[in-house]
Amino acid sequence: MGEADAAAGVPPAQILLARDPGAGWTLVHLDATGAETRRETASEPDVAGRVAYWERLCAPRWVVRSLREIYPPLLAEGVRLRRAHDLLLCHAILRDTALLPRPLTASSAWRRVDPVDPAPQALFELGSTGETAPAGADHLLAQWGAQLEALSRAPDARLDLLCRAESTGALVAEEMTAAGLPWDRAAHERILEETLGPRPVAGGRPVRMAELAQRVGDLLGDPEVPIDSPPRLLRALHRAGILVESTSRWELASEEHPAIEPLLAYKKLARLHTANGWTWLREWVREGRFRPVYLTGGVVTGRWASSGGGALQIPRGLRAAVRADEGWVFVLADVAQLEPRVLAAMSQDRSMADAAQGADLYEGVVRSGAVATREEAKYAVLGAMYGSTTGESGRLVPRLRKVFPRAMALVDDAARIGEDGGVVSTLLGRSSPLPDAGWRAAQSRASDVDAGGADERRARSRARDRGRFTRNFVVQGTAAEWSLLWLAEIRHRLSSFPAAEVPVRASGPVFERAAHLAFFLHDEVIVHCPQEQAEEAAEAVRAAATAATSRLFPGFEIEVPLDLRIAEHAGKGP
DNA sequence: TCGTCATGCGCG
DNA sequence: AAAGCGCGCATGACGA
Repeated sequence: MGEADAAAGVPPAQILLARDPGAGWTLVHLDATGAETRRETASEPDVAGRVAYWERLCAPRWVVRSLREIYPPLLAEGVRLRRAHDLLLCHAILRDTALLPRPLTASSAWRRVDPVDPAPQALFELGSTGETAPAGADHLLAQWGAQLEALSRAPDARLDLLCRAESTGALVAEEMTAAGLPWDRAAHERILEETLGPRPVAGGRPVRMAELAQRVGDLLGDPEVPIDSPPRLLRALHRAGILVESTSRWELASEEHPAIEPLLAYKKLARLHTANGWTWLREWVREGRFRPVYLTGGVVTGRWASSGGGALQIPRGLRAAVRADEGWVFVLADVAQLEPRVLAAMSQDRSMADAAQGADLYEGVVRSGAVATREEAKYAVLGAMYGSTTGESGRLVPRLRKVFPRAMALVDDAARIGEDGGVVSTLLGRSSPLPDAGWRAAQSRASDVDAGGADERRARSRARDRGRFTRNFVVQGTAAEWSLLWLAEIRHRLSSFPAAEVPVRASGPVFERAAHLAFFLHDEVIVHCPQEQAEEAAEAVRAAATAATSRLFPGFEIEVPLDLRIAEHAGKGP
């Protein structure tokens, strides 16, 4: 086979790529209607080459079982896919969606199991993703057919958009893992030494921590204070007359004792040392890159989770260690108050959308007259989305009902449905899971004739818990959809950027030599690009946000402003 | 000594 | 013990 392929007929619109039960691979060519036009096989060493060939020729939609399984080895061979459909991710969406009266039939073979071993996968080796593995092209074809059939019954294009966005997100995720986040080991070590003191030899306690532990011991009159064990520390605090109920920071902060200040300082340093200290650096940073594994669809709401190195919890104070390559810069962008803006738009609440005009939604809420100060606006809005009923926040929420009735009705309805054991959905149709057996058991126990007050209280409490979950699900999940669209639009725009004149690392992936996405965290992105492309990349990120907004909320005016800057590192200062 | 659970804290 | 959502991870406690 070769160039004659192109002449042999119409290029395939889609190619289903399946690992055979034996050793090889099958490429099933499909036309735009989904009909099979041709089938070819490829041996393990040839498959990347065949994929690259067809990708170059006609950029088909690659239909695969799981991009997390097949894309990393392709990227390692320098093969980048433009479009794909991830059957595993879309199975979960189409199986659970409440937008279809008759959703996709669930199949245990397509149930996704969380990875147990985040170790890098060997080339095309199965198993390390921890997922069950239905074999063969025909099995995949049957599932693809079922998913297309389900999509064809959808009342509108939203589910199709969601499946496309989810799949493109999976492409982005693997590309970002392959590229990695540029990480300056020396800068990280400087931060550690400035805060903790010199790197301790033989795994001892860093000097600054040791000094603080000593001071805490002296001030408590307990030189051997077990500072690292919360239960024992709690008893030690009690012996010293500090009658707290836990050792958490918030409770300690309200105490007057002189030992509190060094204790809190110790906890801060201990956190840095254990979570992102020298051990972390050695384990997670290789060749100037931190490579998080993104688990797309890893959260029920559609947010991404991550595995390894606490990728989504990099402390703000450490972001100065995120440094662009020589001659390159970052475009750093995050959305200001994404979730309330999404709520305003999805509920078509014109008054809330008006309050969202400008860079600060909370100031807009103050202007609306609902509350007096920005701080109150923040508590009220967060309380509305999270379901506060008590305290300052709970007190302020009712004021929003008067000013933003549609937005509040949307979240209040979602909460009520959740309390009743029902299912809620995001704007594009990702639906919440049904209550589990324990929840249902608690509810039915409470309605028994001989149910006690404790049973009823427990059932009410669990019902309200679930109400807060579904209340937040619709907002968090739709915000995640906005972010997926944003990512996809950024990727699309960056794909036409020229490669840099001088490769960053000759051995690196192809796309890493051009402007590329390097990090994503719910509502923020980092693009890594040659310095001379920075303005253009920034414009791409802005234009992508505008495009995401109009695709998700067609016909509804809502501002989704970005905080965007171009810098050589991701830290706050210069 | 192993696996599981609870705690506490980092991120949005 | 943060009020109110979603996560991951290191640690110590505890039961087997």
